[in-house]
Amino acid sequence: MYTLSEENYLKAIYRVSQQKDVKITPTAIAETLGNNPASVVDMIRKLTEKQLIAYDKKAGVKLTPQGSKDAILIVRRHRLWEVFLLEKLGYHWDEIHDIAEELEHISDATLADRLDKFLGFPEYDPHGDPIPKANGKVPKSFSVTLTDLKPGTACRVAAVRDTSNAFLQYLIKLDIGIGTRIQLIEKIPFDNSLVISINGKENTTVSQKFGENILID
Amino acid sequence: MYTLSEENYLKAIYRVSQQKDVKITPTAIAETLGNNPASVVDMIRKLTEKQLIAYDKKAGVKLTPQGSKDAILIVRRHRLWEVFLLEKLGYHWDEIHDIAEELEHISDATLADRLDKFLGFPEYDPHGDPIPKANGKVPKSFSVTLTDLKPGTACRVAAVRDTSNAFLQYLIKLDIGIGTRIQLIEKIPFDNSLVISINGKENTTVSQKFGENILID
DNA sequence: TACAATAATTAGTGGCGCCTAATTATTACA
DNA sequence: TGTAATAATTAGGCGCCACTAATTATTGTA
Repeated sequence: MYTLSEENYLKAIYRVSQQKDVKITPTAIAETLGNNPASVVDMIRKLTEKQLIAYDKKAGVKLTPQGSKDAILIVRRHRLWEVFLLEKLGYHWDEIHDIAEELEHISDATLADRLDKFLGFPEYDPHGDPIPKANGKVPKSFSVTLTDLKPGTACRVAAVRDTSNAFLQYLIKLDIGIGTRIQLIEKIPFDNSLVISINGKENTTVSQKFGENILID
Repeated sequence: MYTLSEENYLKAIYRVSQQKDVKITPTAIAETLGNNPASVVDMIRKLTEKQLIAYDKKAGVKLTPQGSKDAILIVRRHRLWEVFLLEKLGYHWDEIHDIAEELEHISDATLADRLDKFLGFPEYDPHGDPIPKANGKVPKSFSVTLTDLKPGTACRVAAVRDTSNAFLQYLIKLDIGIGTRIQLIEKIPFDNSLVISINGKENTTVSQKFGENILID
């Protein structure tokens, strides 16, 4: 099917296009993949030839229907493997991403669907990201963050935006996971810090950046 | 750790060294991997520099202790994934090899051991090949073939030597799997064909080549 | 032993996917 | 609008791992 690199580009473009409603530039892709814009330009040419993306200097990079379909399949595989690693092999939250990054490239025609069935057709991965269905449909993803909450109200953690180890390990330390209940006690006007109560326990203060990375239900 | 190619060479050298007690030449490795002897010579240099193999023109290629350890780990991963694919995802005998060929290269430090535990520490893979233990010990492998059997005696299929799809699909057709009971009725002197009874059913004739690829208990 | 067949090796090449450095295009702002 | 900063692109190169073709070593056998 595709080379490892091609798949990583497709996925990166898909992810960037999901996150924000902005134009996808070579530089943005390079930053996501941690490589050089010059390399990205090469790959843009290659993927354009293969009709997986369209590139217009004004509009930026866009996935074609085929590219979108293929990118979604890669994301599907990634997220299914994450569920497998956590639920079946007992890995922790912060350990699964990198392994899934390798597993997602295994391209057998029926593997994803078999894995999906084996796992009981999960809708969300361990970070709360929606797992695309076999038909390409993607369950709704969460977009409201902790910073959007009104002081005094409560919510349930539905997903995390940042999936870096640094963030996930901080969450483990704070005893926050998907499903954890959080009440916003107050916002500190000075720097938008948030005073929260986790699962009804004593108050904790977290930064605005932290709050923006917690997606709620 | 290693590149994909390096791992494939290590595994190929290990497999050749297990099969026969002959000198491992560049040509033999090239045949196993289906590539060119000239490419093999390049890789022999590379793996020698990394101290994973030693190459002597007289003695052929030998794995060093480190190379052997690493090769065994790759084989361990391959065979564990085969068990997973068959038992958990419902694949058939003849479908799992190629997928395991990809899965075996995923190199997380604890993945193989977690998978091993999840599968209940199996000793043999679906083809009857021994699965190396976490400590590098390899359960005994089978070496007696159907052609070694005396006419009139019976045996149990313990493993298969050839794992090609052609052979495995033939076995499925004949309703032979690991554990199947076979009785040798007679050997045809002309071409060493074997007349056998599978699971006590009516007699079937198979070739010498066939018999050499059935390992028995 | 000599010679033909086979094996091993070297030399040179090409694709892939990355890089740096240099150049060109675009954008933002004084 | 002109210019400085930033982004995009081109040019050239590199490592990896294949390949083919040519050459050298090693065999087996007459």
